[in-house]
Amino acid sequence: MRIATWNINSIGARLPRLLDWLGTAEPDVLCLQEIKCSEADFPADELGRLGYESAVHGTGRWNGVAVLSRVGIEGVRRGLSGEPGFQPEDAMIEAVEPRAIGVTCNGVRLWSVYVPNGRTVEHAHYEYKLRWLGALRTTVVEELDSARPFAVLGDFNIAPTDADVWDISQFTESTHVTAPERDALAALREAGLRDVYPRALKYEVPFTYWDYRQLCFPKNRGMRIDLVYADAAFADAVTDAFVDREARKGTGASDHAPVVVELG
DNA sequence: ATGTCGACATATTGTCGA
Repeated sequence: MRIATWNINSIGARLPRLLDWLGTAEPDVLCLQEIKCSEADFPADELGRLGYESAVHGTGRWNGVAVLSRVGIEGVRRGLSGEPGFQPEDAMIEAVEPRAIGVTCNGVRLWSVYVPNGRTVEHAHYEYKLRWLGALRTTVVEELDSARPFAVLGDFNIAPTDADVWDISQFTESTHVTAPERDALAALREAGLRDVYPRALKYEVPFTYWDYRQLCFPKNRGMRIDLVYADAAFADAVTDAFVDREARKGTGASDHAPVVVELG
């Protein structure tokens, strides 16, 4: 069983490349993030013609997650237990955003997640990110069940170690590398999950994200922030894992590359 | 040069988010 995760940065803008990638990579399950569309606008029919069912949690302009599967989808859950919302400065109330969807595909329990970015360590979005990660841990603890393999896949917006960014000296005042963010990952590991570390295919570190700006991809100024956090049953079944950096090449690419995991 | 993208309202350019 082949399971992948990909921050697609708008499924509308990326649909031709997504259809092409599905045809060549042939994942059984694909977790998507930043679909940037509502469930009503999701291209379920075109994906269905390739044999994929869809489960979608999206509202429109920002965020949005989904799972595609050609091995069935059941037990769909939209949102985390106790999931916090975000309140922009000009808004009257905080709103819960579409950032997590849970599904069961062929007996494997999966969550596709898009962790809040955090923006800057001083920003309210950073506190939101940490609270959101707390709700993710709560949900993981609730759902962990030794009877079925389990994994959380997606854009965590956290580099687990200093080696997971292209130059740590460039991140002294930045989010994505702070101790509280990494503590949240450690809490997931303490709950029983492991970081499934992929092969890079090129260069040493398997970066998954390169900013569109400043020629970051050609210079390999990347970050490993798209992660597969799996329980023992899932992790022990992994026979291969890699970052498909080919999908980051050329015009019309997402700024993230897919992570592909093979289960034996 | 925050140098690239994507979505969308304020709409053929500006704004926000990443």
